[in-house]
Amino acid sequence: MNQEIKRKLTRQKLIDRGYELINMYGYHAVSIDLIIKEVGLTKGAFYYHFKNKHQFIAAIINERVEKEIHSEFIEPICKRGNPIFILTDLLQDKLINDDSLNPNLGSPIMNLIVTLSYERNDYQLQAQLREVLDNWKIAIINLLHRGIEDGYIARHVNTEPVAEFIINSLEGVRTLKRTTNNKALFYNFMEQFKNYLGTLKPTKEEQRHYLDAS
Amino acid sequence: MNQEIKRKLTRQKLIDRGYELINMYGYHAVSIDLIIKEVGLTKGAFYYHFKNKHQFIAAIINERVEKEIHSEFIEPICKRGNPIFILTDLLQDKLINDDSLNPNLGSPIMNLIVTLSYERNDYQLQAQLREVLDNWKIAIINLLHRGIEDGYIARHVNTEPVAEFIINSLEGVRTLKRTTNNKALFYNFMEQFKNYLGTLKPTKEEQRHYLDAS
DNA sequence: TTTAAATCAAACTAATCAGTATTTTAACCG
DNA sequence: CGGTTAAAATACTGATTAGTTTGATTTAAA
Repeated sequence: MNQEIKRKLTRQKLIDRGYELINMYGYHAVSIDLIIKEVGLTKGAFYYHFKNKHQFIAAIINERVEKEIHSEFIEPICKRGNPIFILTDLLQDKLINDDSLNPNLGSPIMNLIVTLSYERNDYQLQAQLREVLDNWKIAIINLLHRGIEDGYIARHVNTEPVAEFIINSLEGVRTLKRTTNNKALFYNFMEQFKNYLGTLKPTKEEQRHYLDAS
Repeated sequence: MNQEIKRKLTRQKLIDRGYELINMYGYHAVSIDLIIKEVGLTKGAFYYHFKNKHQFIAAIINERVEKEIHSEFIEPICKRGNPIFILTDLLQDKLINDDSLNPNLGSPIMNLIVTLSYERNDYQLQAQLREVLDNWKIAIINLLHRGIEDGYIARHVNTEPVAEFIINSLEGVRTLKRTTNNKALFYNFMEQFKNYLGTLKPTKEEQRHYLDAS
């Protein structure tokens, strides 16, 4: 096999399995020894690809977490349409229908925020996670702005706080799901989430105004 | 000093400082050596009071976390009045005015959920945390039921999902606050939280009906 | 074909971990 | 006072940790 391909494959195996394990047990509970044992490699391989554990987790955030958030939560809302339907459909998919999002592992971002923060005065990893969250937030803000343009969302809506609130509550329920197998937690969440999104609708008057203009 | 008082004091010192440290760095990042160093004790003292680290954290949940949730979030809402005002006032206090709730340490419950779960097939600690959360939920449900009786909350409101949603979003924003010093995160949260609580209000019709009856 | 670099293996280090065994100190009671 | 016991100190264990060193192949380029 081509050397470059082989190198990238080895590196990817370490990142993928490391990400899974850290998501399950948390950063400090997962040793490098465990990761290399699981992928059938040795210390030499690990420390050839990564300077240390800190840089390893930085790579995981950059190369896995960011892409996962992008494909799971950003890409699906980068379209036109009624933001209220787009958002409820997405969460319905992720929380109720889809099993690809393992419901008992909580939220990868939350898991990292909690197990990494305040570690060795290191704010770099925190900042990386904040950046992923901010990109997500911006995508929701843009969705809402398109929704305002198209008359689905009231003009007075403060888009940034709304975007933050959506992320807060979603990441909150995913994390709390770790304590229970009760699927009702997600069903109940969807119910209230829809109620909340209802507050973003334009008034009857505003809707009429929009229809007149178009 | 009385012997029994001294014993309880030592035990309490270990629990208090241990709780603080685990809240800051997480369960696995805090060693027993660190805790005893911080409180000026030795291994002998620690293992006299606690059988092992697992039982130590169980004691922390039972004796500190539960009491903290009770005094901070349950006791203040065990009263009559408009639940919408009671809840917004409480969160305004905890998130904006009060500094006793260290805003950069996130939520103690979330911190424990994430750093403890999936540990040694041990579901006991998870169950303990779930119990604390359930007690909190019940307190909110009761508050809402009193609010329905008194005409502050619409009769059709599904109290359990609402209570869960309040906890989800609050614990979510507290945890995400760990990534940033930006106080706006809490301000924005309060804004949207009030909007959400607005969905619980009775309709004009319902209100009139209540006033007629009383 | 030679040479240097890339990729990994294996064995190691020093530090740290949870937990134990033993001893010392201090408080209490007669 | 002296003896008893509870509370804590001390010194240790074996396992595990992140990280290092050294060396063996393999590959790509000259």
